Amino acid sequence: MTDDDRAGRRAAIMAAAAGCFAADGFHTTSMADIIRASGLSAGAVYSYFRSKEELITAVAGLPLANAEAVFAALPADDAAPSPAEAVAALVQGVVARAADDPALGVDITRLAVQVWGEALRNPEVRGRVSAVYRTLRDHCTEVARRWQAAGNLPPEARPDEVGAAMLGLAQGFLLQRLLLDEATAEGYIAGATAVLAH
Amino acid sequence: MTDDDRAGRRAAIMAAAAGCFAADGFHTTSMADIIRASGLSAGAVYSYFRSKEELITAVAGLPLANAEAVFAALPADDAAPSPAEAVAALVQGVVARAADDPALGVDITRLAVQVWGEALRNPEVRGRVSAVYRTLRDHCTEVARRWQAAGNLPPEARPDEVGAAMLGLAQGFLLQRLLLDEATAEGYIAGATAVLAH
DNA sequence: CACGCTAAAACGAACGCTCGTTCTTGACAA
DNA sequence: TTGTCAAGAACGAGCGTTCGTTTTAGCGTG
Repeated sequence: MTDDDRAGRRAAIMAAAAGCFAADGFHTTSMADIIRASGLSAGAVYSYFRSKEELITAVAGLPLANAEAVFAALPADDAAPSPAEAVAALVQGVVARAADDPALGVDITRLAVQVWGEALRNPEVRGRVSAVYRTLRDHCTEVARRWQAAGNLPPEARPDEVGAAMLGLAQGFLLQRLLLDEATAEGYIAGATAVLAH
Repeated sequence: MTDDDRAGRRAAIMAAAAGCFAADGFHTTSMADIIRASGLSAGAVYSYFRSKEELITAVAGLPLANAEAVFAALPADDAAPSPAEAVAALVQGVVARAADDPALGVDITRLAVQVWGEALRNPEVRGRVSAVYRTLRDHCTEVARRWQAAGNLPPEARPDEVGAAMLGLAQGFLLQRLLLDEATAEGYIAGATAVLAH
């Protein structure tokens, strides 16, 4: 079995687990659920992941990596989007990733919410979440900084604080889309834009 | 035993459970944990709550009721606070409730995050969460409506959409305070205000 | 006041079941 | 034949829950 084969199988197990975790949370899905979803046997799964906790940690990384990709695309090259445009891009990024990722077959935003809860009790997950979220905020901060440099933000405003608010708007949309059925990207973007427009 | 005694004991069990749930999530705290924390016996706890699920449902209501109280105080009488002032009040409300409630001894915002995760898998919790969050958003919408009526918001802006963004800002702060240690209320309020100021 | 009775409340050992994990077995490829 | 990997039965631990027993509190009676 080649390394690629092994990596592919590992990814398939993670995808199966991600589906279970997104539907039922980390601690109510049983290993039997994951084993069934993966189509493999217990022994096979346990030869790729030493324990359920290792699987949780690995799967928890998926929405974090995804978010990092969306946010990293924000301050593209030397463009200077407005905060409103940036938040719009983030919200659309959330929606795009929420449509079940074909490589994963999961609404990864549901997984993100489970990761938030897990971060409150699992120090390893907590550490990775705060590291990633700090960089997400920094990407937003960079947008605010450029916007300020272009003279569109009062000089006394602090870009890092504006960045935190932008991140908050994106996180709030992720949540509202999942918990308030009628929350739409367009409406939220319009509201955020009205609120961000000067 | 009077009805008040029974209600008090029930509340004490809920407080003990809330502490466990806030620290470890709903599904990794065992009934044994809750029983130990309550200082009662298994039989006593089960005479107040038929099952663990009933206890989860009851405790999940605590942060919802709390949030409703904070948001209901927003559009006080016929005052017309700006969206920025309203968000500042919400953020301060989050912080105030986060300091361990003396009647409960719990950071109720941690519980809120667990409730978000539970809402994704438990239809009863989900229903109550979306009902409550709709009213929270409506309170924000009312603030936006009054602000618009006072001529401070462009006439083409839709108050409900602005309300959703305000709610999102509050939710984002709740999350960042828990997951990004250095998130402060003052900084977030300043950022949100810069973003909301016209 | 003392006593014994009763109902309510709490107790906690015990139960059946499901969990996460291991390990023996067998099948297949080289 | 030998080495590799998946299969899935089996295991002990720990789960949520029950239920027979003990404790407590209050009342009526002598």
